[in-house]
Amino acid sequence: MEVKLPTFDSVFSIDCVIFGFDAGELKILLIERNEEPFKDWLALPGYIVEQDESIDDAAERILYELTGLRDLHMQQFHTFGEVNRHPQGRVITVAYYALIRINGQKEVKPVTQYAKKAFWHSVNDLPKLAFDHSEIFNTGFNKIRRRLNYQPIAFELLPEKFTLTQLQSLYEAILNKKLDKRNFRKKMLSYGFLKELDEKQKGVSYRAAKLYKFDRRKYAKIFQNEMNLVQ
Amino acid sequence: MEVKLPTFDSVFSIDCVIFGFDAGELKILLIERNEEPFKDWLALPGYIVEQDESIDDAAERILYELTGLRDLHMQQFHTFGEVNRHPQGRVITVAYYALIRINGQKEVKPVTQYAKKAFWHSVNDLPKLAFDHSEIFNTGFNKIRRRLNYQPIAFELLPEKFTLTQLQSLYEAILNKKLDKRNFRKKMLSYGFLKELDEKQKGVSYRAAKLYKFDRRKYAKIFQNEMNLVQ
DNA sequence: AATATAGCGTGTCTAAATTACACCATTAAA
DNA sequence: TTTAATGGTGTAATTTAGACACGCTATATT
Repeated sequence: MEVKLPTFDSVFSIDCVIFGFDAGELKILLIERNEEPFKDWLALPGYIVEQDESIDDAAERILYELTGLRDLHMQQFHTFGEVNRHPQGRVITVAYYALIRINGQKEVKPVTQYAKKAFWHSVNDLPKLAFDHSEIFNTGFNKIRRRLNYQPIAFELLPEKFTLTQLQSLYEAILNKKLDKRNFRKKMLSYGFLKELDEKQKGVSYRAAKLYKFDRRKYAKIFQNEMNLVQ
Repeated sequence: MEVKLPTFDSVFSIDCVIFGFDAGELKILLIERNEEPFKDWLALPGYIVEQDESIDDAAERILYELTGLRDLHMQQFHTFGEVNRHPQGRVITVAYYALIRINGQKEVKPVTQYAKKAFWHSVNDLPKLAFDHSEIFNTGFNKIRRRLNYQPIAFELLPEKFTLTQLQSLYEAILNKKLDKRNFRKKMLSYGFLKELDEKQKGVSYRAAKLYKFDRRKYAKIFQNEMNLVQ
């Protein structure tokens, strides 16, 4: 028997595509829904915008309530406004993305009852998601793939100190292709915004690699006139 | 005395930044408002989304009602959702842009009473616009400036047949800088998507230039794998 | 102590792309 | 026929991108 759900008028919602990088794999944050419609389905963390909050504020709040994550730097990337994207009524959703470091210790866990749980899932074998969330995810993934070329977003996914090999395997995960080690290093170092530290990797059973830091200040200086326009 | 306006709950709206190119100048389409708030102010063409239309459909309809223009290829570029961006209540607006040829003959003219008139205005000395429309315009202008580098959007602004000098001066208008003539031509022609016609410019009092066409089919072939990613 | 293992770190050559730069040719109008 | 305005063209120098392979070093194992 089909459940009859109430309907509602226009509402805005937010959906979040949160990328993390762990064990050489690119992941996104999903929730298991605890409400109709799509109860028990997997979905992007998302909910309804309140009357008295900006959409940027709403994105922060909603992500916190559904996953316990706070203070991410989220950016909107597209608004989805098909008439029938939500079965109960008109819902236009603004999609945001963020990239964060997954810390082994920090658990993701819903703060409200709206989600049963929150967890990381590899981007590679995603199941079908609730609503049009699969489409939202794809759009977001393409956005960051493109943005990787002209914005320093990769560093948000890595620990503060990282090796060049880690950086490269992250690029490979996002772009989904192999890169040449020597050329990759040459290029990254040539930008001049990586700071070589006096420290090395620890706890590996092979020659330890040098650690680097992303130097935000240098980056800003170098890329003030960033746009690589014609001529 | 201040007019007391009614308030309303959440609504979605659309605002359009429509670029045109005429007489060597980049222009956008503005309306003069005929309703409170901001009656008599200049604004971007924009209005409220209906319950039963997608936002893409709404953008088309609204632009038509306010300017008489139809069948443009509009693309959303950002959603503005500050709480107080509209004095009467919560309005979240999805901003769209389009680029079109301004045909001397084709007049722009509102179809509804919501706008007193519609007209083209140079992007260079825009007055302050209603609501946060100045900000919306700036965001949109930056978007197309960036998009010019990797999408063939310039050709939407030119007549079907154009000279290389016209193309160059359009680039210069959007990027707001001078380009080198020989290098510009070399580069544009090297892409291979410009079709040289057997025709020349007419009605000029100097040596007539060759006319070219943008060949959409060739472009599509060449730029299937367009992204210029790392390596 | 010797050896195996796994990933670290490095340089050169070639091809392609980008930039800087100046003058003669053509047309219409005066 | 002269003038005014824009059209159209090439080369050299520099920079950037891409292909490509091996010895080094830290640890673990025996």
